[in-house]
Amino acid sequence: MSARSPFYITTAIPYANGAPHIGHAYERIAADAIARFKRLDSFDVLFVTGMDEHGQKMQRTAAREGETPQQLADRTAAQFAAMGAALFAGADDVVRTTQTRHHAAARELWARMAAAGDIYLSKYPGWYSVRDEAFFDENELIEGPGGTRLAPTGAPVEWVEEESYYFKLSAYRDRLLKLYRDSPDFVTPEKYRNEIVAFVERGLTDLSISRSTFDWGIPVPGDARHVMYVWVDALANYITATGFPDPKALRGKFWPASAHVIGKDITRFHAVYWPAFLISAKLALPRQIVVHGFLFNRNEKMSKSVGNVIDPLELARHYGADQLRYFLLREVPFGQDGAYSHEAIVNRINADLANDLGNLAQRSLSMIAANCEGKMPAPSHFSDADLAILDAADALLGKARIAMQSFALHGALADIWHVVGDANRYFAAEQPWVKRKTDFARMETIIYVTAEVLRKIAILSQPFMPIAMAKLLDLLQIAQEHRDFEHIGWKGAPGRPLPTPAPVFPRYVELEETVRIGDLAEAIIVPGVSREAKRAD
RNA sequence: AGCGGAGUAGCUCAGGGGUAGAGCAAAGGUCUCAUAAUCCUUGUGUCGGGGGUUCGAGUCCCCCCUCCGCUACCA
Repeated sequence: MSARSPFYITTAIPYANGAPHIGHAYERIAADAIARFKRLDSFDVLFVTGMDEHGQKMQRTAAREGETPQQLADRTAAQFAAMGAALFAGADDVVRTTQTRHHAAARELWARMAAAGDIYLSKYPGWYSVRDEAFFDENELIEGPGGTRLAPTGAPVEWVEEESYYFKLSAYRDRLLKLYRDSPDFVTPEKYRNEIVAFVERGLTDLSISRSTFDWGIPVPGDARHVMYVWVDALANYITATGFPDPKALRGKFWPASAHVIGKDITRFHAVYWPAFLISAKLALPRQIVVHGFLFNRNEKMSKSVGNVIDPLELARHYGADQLRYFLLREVPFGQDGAYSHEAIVNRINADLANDLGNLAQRSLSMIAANCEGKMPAPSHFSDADLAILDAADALLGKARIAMQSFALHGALADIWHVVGDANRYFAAEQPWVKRKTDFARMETIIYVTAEVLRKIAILSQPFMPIAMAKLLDLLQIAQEHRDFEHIGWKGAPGRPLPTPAPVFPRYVELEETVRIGDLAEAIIVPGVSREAKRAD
């Protein structure tokens, strides 16, 4: 028996400056689905997220809220933890940049880059506001009276040069280009790889990596006047999680990471700065930077009928966590931008989940309850139609692996749901409710085949909808140890007793009341799903 | 401006020389095992515009139009 291969996947680390939004939820769900898929596929998985809790904005926001930066960080970290729990996308570890272990890792990374001769002290020029005690970008400035430049706060700014440590990024142009050449999928999708290559080809300038105008950060080794600027600090959290720099850390085997899942806005930091830092520090490079797009709410009707539910927790509560996960992962081609709307979510819930999969399970399992004494029937002779649908289901694991290999989560779901459609056609064509009266053994075979297809579909869909698929597998009485991909070819034991089936995915029913109420809180608290569930009792 | 994507059925998109496709939405019908579900049937596409190569072009070449992305210190 060979040891299971390690697979280390991360999300980006959100800035602890504000509450989670749907973009955070999307990234967490996607990374969680990939992690779950790999885990079910016998990989030794480490799934890590984190919090970026340093920086001037943290200090400012905390001051405005009348709390310390650490209190603000704690508060925000709790919100993200709640989000992870609500989405069933909790990570194995959350690396917070204020943690001691992270300070140790970041300082060691810095020390190694310095030892490599890649860090030097120079001046960082910029527009500085004395009143705000802050630097501002050229494009952040506003025009004041007489054409003078002002900070966004209206404070006057002056051109000053701040002492700063620099990283010799300019020296890494060719090594980075070689990386992109040797590992063409280091940055994926290709669109973002091309942008990065073009960017690096234009040439790189050195990178300012410390600040001395604020102190909420990790002190620079050997120069406590400076704290690390965001780049080294935040990116280092990925190696912190593996126990770096302890050479005997149990998680050491997880570095280099298999995949850093990030939003398209921070591609450069992960695809350019991060590998350059690692090369400098003589550490192994992550296997892939996986870039996803943004989500936009393209439909104002959403707020009309449901309330303005853009808080991911409210979305999960309203539609169901699994339903939200399915929608986001199925509707948006992973890597591209996507749109979400109430109509689109309801459509996916009702068409794909309730009508196609949920109803297929309910109608077939109901026949077992009604006609087979609640026990899984045994098949007799398999017809060509039986074998065709079983083959289609058996082919899914291979297809899903291929899709997931290129992070086409939507593609994996599309493949699976194609078989869901086939299974519905199969069931309708074979008419087990007619065979019940004419050929009972044939009916038993049809139901057995359908249940087998459902089992395979449920196993493969677990990464995307963990709770609902667990329910379905419970209905099929598949033991926990038989739910991973290794056992997808395992045939459930005929004759096993099954519980009375209950719908796995209720239909989403629009409530007239929600539209009329107009009060957001009321609309969210009385969602259609719970009413539908009550009605089903 | 430079570089790079994209423009195909109402919507989202697939197809990269040989009689225009899928899913959803819409309309009609069937069945009754099932969650007012399933299943069957149905469509007008100037395939962004124009020109060219070819027996034949969403598919290759040229020009144009429109939209989008990237062109460094934003966490």
